[in-house]
Amino acid sequence: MDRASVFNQYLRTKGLKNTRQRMIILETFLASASHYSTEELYQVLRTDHPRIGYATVHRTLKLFAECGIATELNFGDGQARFEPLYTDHHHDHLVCTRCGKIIEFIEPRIEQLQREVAQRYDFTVDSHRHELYGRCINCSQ
Amino acid sequence: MDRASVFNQYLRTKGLKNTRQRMIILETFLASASHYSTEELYQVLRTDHPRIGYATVHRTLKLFAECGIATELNFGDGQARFEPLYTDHHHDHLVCTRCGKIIEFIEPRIEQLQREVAQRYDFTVDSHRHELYGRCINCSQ
DNA sequence: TAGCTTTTGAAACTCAATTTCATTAGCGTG
DNA sequence: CACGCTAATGAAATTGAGTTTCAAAAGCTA
Ligand SMILES: [Mn+2]
Ligand SMILES: [Mn+2]
Ligand SMILES: [Zn+2]
Ligand SMILES: [Zn+2]
Repeated sequence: MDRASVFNQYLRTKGLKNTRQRMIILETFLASASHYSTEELYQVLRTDHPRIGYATVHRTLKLFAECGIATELNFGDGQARFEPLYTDHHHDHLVCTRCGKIIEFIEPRIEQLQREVAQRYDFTVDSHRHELYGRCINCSQ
Repeated sequence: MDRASVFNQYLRTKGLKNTRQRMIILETFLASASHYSTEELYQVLRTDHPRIGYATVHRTLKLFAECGIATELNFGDGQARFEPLYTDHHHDHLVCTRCGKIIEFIEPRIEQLQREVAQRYDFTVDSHRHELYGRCINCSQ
């Protein structure tokens, strides 16, 4: 089931409505570069849909995270960011603090060690955050 | 050299002043439970030192981070938190999303794999964030 | 102590996030 | 296809952590 279907399913089961704005935001979000903040997605939408309000974009992104088709990220720049979620392709991030570039990485051995650490403290993990901050190859001269 | 000395040294070399407020905040910060937010530390201080302002607490915590005797943490609850930094004892965190308990962990194998990942992308790491969110043993029933 | 510089604390301001509320739009029913 | 209920929308207002401002106070050096 693709992400659009998951979202529509979620709306139906929650008694929420399938609106024109939500469909446009969903489409644009899935088509856009990832790791967009609410403000950035709002600006992209404004070009073709200037009547869609900021509050609606914000509320809809929250809905995406709620129904599991997006993840909310926070790279410490004071703005939440969102990316489409691929449940079968979990990844973490390298964040360049100079140019803002975001590199995604997958390292199953780290994921495995995380599980070991959690067990060590009888801790039940729901989610995790793992980010490396520094300079990308272009920004380290 | 202990943390108080590092801080005093830092003040001197930067031409900053050794004030009564800064000394009280330092002492209280080092003696307190770790992972306090600015607001929490401010409240603790208010008991014995009601004249010290919030802005001063905030500015002083920033100074601690600047001179390397504290780290600023962010666990996604919208409030920055600070902890005394032990340069020779880096650790990461398990955060219970129910009771707020924070468990510290050290896993050198994860630190090593992080370095490998960074190399893979020619990325120069300055810092990292690694937190596992979920339920502590008391909160998983 | 004088003279200069930094600090302090209350209040104002910033800015992303969130809420409010009057109006508009879905959607199930007849 | 109306009708009527409920949820959604969007502009504006509010929140709250963080930051800045500024006049008065305090630290430092000579
Ligand atoms: Mn990503
Ligand atoms: Mn810690
Ligand atoms: Zn870069
Ligand atoms: Zn707990």
